[in-house]
Amino acid sequence: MEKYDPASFEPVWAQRWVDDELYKAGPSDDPRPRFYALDMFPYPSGDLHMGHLEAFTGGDIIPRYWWMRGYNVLHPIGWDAFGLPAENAALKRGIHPKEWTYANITQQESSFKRLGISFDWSRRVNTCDPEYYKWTQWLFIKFFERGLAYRKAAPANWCPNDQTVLANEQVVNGKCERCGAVVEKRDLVQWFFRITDYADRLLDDMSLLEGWTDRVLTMQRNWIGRSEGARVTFTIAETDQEIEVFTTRPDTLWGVTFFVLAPEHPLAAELAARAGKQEEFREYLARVRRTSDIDRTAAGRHREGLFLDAHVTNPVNGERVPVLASDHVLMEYGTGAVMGVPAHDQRDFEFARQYGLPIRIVIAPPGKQLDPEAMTEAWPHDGVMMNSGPFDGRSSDGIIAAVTEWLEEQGLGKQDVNYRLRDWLLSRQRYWGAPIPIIHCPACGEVAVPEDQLPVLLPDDVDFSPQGESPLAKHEGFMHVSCPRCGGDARRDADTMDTFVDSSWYFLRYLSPNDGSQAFSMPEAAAWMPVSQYTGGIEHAILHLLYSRFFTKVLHDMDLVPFVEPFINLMNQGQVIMEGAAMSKSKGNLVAPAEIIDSFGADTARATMMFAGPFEADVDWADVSPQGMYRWLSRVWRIVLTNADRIARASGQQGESALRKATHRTIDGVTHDMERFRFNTAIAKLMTLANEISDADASDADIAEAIDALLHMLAPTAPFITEELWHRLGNSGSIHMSSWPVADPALVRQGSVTCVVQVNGKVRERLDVAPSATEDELRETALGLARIQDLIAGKEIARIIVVPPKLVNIVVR
RNA sequence: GCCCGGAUGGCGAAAUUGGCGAUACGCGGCGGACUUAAAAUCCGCUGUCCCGAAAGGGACGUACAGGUUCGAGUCCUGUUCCGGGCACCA
Repeated sequence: MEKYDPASFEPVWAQRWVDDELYKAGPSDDPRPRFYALDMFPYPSGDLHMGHLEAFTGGDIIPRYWWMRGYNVLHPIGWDAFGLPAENAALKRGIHPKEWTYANITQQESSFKRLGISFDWSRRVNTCDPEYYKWTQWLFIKFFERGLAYRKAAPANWCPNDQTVLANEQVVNGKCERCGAVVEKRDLVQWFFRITDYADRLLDDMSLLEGWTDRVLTMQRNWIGRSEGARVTFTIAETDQEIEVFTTRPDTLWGVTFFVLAPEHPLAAELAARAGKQEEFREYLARVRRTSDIDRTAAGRHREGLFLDAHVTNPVNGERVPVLASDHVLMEYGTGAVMGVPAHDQRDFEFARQYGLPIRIVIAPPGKQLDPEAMTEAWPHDGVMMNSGPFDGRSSDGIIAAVTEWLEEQGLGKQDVNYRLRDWLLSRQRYWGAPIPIIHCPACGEVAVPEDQLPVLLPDDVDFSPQGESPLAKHEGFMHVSCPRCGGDARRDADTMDTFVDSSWYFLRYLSPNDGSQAFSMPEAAAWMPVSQYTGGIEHAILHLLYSRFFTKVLHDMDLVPFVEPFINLMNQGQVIMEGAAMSKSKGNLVAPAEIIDSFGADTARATMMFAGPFEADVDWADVSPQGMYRWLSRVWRIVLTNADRIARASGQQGESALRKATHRTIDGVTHDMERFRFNTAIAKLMTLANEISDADASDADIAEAIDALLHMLAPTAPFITEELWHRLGNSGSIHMSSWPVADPALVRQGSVTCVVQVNGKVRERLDVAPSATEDELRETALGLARIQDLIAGKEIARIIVVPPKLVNIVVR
């Protein structure tokens, strides 16, 4: 018999599928039900790596399964092709980022084809193509027109290594998530998207995300960081200026003994000046600003405060308390001002001790007396309120709402909500991105580039070596433009967009990728969206997924899409680990998918990854065995070909042989596994079926049925060997467009008709019973068994539990 | 500190809603068959302890300690450890 030699047929099928456009989605008005399978599109940083193999194989099995279930499947691919690595790589090699990017895209494309991923190649998009980023720019303008894109001066996260600003989401522990450099603060005028306007909806609509894991939902919830409380108005005693604070503990308002402003708060400088402390304040502020965010937010660090020689009046009791500036108060959160309640907030407690500020107890712990002098930590819990005017003597448990209501009645404050989420900083001082389509006119201000002048093309001839400002700024031909509104001399915006803007809507572009007249077709979007199943890495749990959700909501508000969430079902593959670290080129622990393909073929590479463990779990490369999988696929090859003659002469369908029961039980189980993405157990069940086929003493027809089912169920995971064998068995067409097998429920049930008989919970006997056996029958049969009679002899039967048809448990004393 | 996950053989991992002997399937290991030999392939064994020459039987066993239940890997309480998110966010 011919040996299993994947190299001899895999490339042939790969090419054939592409030539035949086998996986081209049908039109959206096709009568079949639709299934939109989406993979997070790759960044073309080089060839595909192990992580891609894992992610895209899982992401391929799903659409292949639904094709076989008779669906009209859309499974597109594209490239997230703008971004910094292209510039860095280009600088290193002295070639243009465009050249590097497209070369990598070509490489990845051919690797995808070699792996047999079932993409609809006719829909591919590259975010760096002008045909694509024209519409990214168009969307920016729509956001701008709605007031959702705006420019402001703000202390921005600056990566000194990459020479650009970063969004909050791209700063991890004070470091650049890309290169690891410690991020600095720089005051810059930057473009922002007003994502904070959508904070509540991003939170509330999480209830629609049925197919997301708790893990990702929690991460998003934490990131948005909603907290409820009250906004209360204090007054600067010396100047009568009003100043608001946000607090989650309005019940402790009577315990305020000091007041803190962020050093960057304009009022801080003002009060310092008033007190004649300009010089001291300037030095203080300079020192604070030099401190990196990591240091400034490190828990337990020394806080640096400065008395401003002013006081505020506490609205609830008229008391005057001192005002300080301190670097632990953040300008960007709440109002940039905080009331100090040292008795009931640990941070305030530590600060008060540090600066000798008084402590006043307003909530007494039950059955305990607090002594402000002797306290070693704050009491943040409930107790009995005291020194609290109208609330004296009441339990603080659940009192916050009542206090807030009282504040509102008195006109002193109101209920308020704050978020940790900040607006999305989207401008980047780098070259390889979509230019921001805004023209700065001395007379008209910020003017959007008119739609008919889009795209604003990214020029090729730019010196993009990082110099701390946008490379485009030095390109006079690009920068110089006349104002679309007044015709006067104006300048283009020199920044490019964060690449997460590009990826926040690509799933819509796939639906009408070649439409030159609009970003996406509304009817196509209405038909295909939301995405049926989204597959990708958990590293995007916040960034990409939050941004895409935000974009979708904005598009919904613009009446461009009828849905509010883009991805209802999300599947996150695990990472591929080697020697304790994620495989990566920089760590030098790389095993390239190509190595496995060369040695064992694409099917082995795919199936190995899927069998290694649950799709969501990390895979340690040390634990996987391509050899083992290759051995099994070879076994399938032999089983099928040695039975080819029997299959050819098989006719008729008969009875209830053991093999038929096994076949149908497997169909039932694997179908179930497919729907739950349990690819590892699906393969295990197919292995079991293969074992049963080779052990079976069955009729030709039963063998034929079992092998047919095996090949079909293996097809999504190992598309090449199944296609090859299917054709060798004399079939025409593609197995991948044939039908998924259907289990006969009667045969499935036949599989498990063993009834166990327990005595005191321990299995003592087993019975073969009819699936329809009744409780009474089972009890009688069980009690009649000799062994059971021995075991219960002389004992009192306390109870008999019968679960037909599976179990009888006799409880004796 | 707060919030989410998780812990099962030598290893990766299985076990619808509590209900078949826990550890399927594979890897690794051991033994055997075939072969001049090797590779490949095929067959058998492979949680711990105890009784038995064997067939077979018994006890224990899903991180730890309890609990609920006729019955717990699965539910509840507490603890330990591991992974992840947030963290001076007022």
